[in-house]
Amino acid sequence: MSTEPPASRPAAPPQPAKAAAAAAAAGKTVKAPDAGRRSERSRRAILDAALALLGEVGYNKLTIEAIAARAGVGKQTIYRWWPSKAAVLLDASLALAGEPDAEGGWAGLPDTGDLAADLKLVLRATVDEFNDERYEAPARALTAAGATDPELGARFTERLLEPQLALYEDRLRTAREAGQLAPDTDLRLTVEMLLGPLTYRWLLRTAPLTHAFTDALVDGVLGGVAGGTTTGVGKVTA
Amino acid sequence: MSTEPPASRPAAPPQPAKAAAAAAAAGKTVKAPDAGRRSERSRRAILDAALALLGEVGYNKLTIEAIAARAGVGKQTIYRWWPSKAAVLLDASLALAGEPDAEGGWAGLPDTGDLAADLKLVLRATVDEFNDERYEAPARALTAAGATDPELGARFTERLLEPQLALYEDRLRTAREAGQLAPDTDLRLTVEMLLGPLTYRWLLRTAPLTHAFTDALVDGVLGGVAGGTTTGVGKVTA
DNA sequence: ACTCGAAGACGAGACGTATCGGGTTGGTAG
DNA sequence: CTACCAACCCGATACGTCTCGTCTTCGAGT
Repeated sequence: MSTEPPASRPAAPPQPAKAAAAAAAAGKTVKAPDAGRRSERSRRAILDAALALLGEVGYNKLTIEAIAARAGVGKQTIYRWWPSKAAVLLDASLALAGEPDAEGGWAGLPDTGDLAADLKLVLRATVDEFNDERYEAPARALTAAGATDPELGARFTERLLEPQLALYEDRLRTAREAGQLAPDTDLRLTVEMLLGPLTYRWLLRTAPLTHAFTDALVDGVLGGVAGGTTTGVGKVTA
Repeated sequence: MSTEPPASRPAAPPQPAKAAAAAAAAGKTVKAPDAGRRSERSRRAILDAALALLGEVGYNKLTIEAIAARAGVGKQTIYRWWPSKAAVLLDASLALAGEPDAEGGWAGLPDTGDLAADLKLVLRATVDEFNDERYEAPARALTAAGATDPELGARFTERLLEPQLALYEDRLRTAREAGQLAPDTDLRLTVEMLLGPLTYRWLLRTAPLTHAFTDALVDGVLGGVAGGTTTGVGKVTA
């Protein structure tokens, strides 16, 4: 992995991409590629090839060389712009999510005034997306990679996850202001109560993801599962 | 990362069920290692070395060769008994979880009669475990590997996860029978409502895992977040 | 004897880097 | 306006390294 620099350069030893931090620490400026000259065609070809190959061979067997070959680009063109296989997939997924795709470019969650119905609708759509082969492979790969690579995970969360969560929070805030949620409701917690179990079941495959599941989940989150003797918080619904 | 059996047919890899099936399909009889003669010392050494190295270099850079070297065994001794790096870690984690470890061998969740308090106690302990470096690396690695490799994920779920979930279900069943939960409560769903958000936040690092978080989570799950003008008992709206 | 274990040789394949020719761009001199 | 040139990205490929998973050899335990 760490190749020794041949030191053929008198004053400027070649810097590996990963050694950007080291080079910076050494006072050297890392030679950044000129994004203005970047080939959009190559970029798209790489992203498309990555997604296609991911679906064909799976994340583990996906190689940079295969992506380059499929995309008809040189390896260096990938290494120049992305630090890792996972980073390529992150951009590919961003392209997927960003594309206008039927139900794609969501500007916000539906708001009919009926919070439960709106949430069920959206979660049903999310389930369908999770069950869609087209999205499953990249989503699993990125989630798994992000779980073990904190830096990648941070970017994944920031660029893909948080925007989604924000939409939920917005809708929940509206509901809270309308008195449909307790005034002191923790919006972030509530969002995670909705998406957590969904993601849990999807990722760990403890049970199939169905609409019935998400419907029951919404009911459970909004209404709680406590029975007769309301234990602590007296927030019950009828 | 090697998750799929190499399609090379010459010398079939020994014992695992899938390899046996593949060999059977190819008309070959698999020479299964004699488990009776297996060296327990080597097995433990391999498991210990795997865990140690995982903590040192991380899952991605963990190699079979390094494990063998650290354990003082030959590579073949690993390949003979495990099909993949992840499988070794799964066994290592099972050894960890199975070991009597202070608070370890849980026979069941505490039952003081106060469901909320019991759950908070257990989830706090779970949070502490998630935040423990000793468990974090293997847990993340296995979860991530299981997410992309269905077969490994199935074994991971079956042997590590489900036993845990069963404990929660038992405790919730007791509560349901005591009338502390609605009679028609979906126990599995409830368990996932508790562990889903916890796992979600841990895996995706959307926010730090704290005791306050799990306390609020328990309250939210039991009481629900719906506010407003509701009367009557906590019953899920249909 | 028979098999497991330790050690390592081995070829395959992927990694990440370096470099070359080709093509495009942008600046400058005539 | 044209001609030239330097800089740069890009496709392609050679290169050395690393890890993989198998195979082979040799000893040791039963």
